[in-house]
Amino acid sequence: MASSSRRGPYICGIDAAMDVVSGKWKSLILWELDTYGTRRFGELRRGLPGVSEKMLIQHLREMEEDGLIHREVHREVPPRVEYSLTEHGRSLNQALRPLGEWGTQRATRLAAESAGTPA
Amino acid sequence: MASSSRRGPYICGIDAAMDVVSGKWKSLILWELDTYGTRRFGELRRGLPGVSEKMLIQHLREMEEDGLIHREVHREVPPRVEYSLTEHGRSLNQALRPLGEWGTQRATRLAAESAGTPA
DNA sequence: GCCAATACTTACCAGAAGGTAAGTATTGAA
DNA sequence: TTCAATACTTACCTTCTGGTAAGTATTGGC
Repeated sequence: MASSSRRGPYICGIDAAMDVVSGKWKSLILWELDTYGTRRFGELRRGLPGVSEKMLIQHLREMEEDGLIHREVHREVPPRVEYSLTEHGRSLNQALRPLGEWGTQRATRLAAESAGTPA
Repeated sequence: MASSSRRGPYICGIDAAMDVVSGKWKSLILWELDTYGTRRFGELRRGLPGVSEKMLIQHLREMEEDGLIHREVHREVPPRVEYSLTEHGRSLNQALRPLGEWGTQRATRLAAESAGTPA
């Protein structure tokens, strides 16, 4: 999405926000960086069980291009690269909070329902 | 997604909310129904320029199954089917509002940037 | 008998998203 | 000389998402 079809003309604000946040791991990356402040590539990989290296950098690159995260390279051997949220990334996280709470309530409700109706 | 892989174990609230809202037209359907209260199938189709009939009912069915919308059939000829938001749908819309505002600001910023850097 | 209107339904297809696994580059330590 | 550690990079493949276009069902009007 990043360099290709994004930033297209948006129909509404949700549309514009989704363009930036859609991607299997992006909201989790946002959450990780918000929680830890700064994380190395390998730390993120270990923090997101199941993510492939390919998708992880692809998402990180897109989010950097979208101004959500900052990438800092320390020229050492072995290399060290640190990722952190920009101001835009932090504000996006704030904007996602109510949605996250809604989702948590939904998950709670689903759990209660499936507890009431066991398989 | 609806009857198949959804309602899976969620990693976080965002995850659970995204599961319900991801789909090319879902947030727009939410918006239409929130704006008009009640809409017929054909009205929704005309209100979402570019949507295919297949995706429209597919999304409507999934959202109904997820408890976001209510479907009411009037047994007439030609048939009349009316869709509206449930309480859950309305609360989801509320939860999406900050994200929509964030997206609107982002779109505004992008427009300003591209105006400052013309092709 | 045929067509119009409405709300779907189906089969088929293209493109996007994401996974797997192997390879690259650098340099200090063993 | 070979290996370890880190952060990617690449080729290839599978799965998912969404689009196109045609078909179905019902009944009143012409």
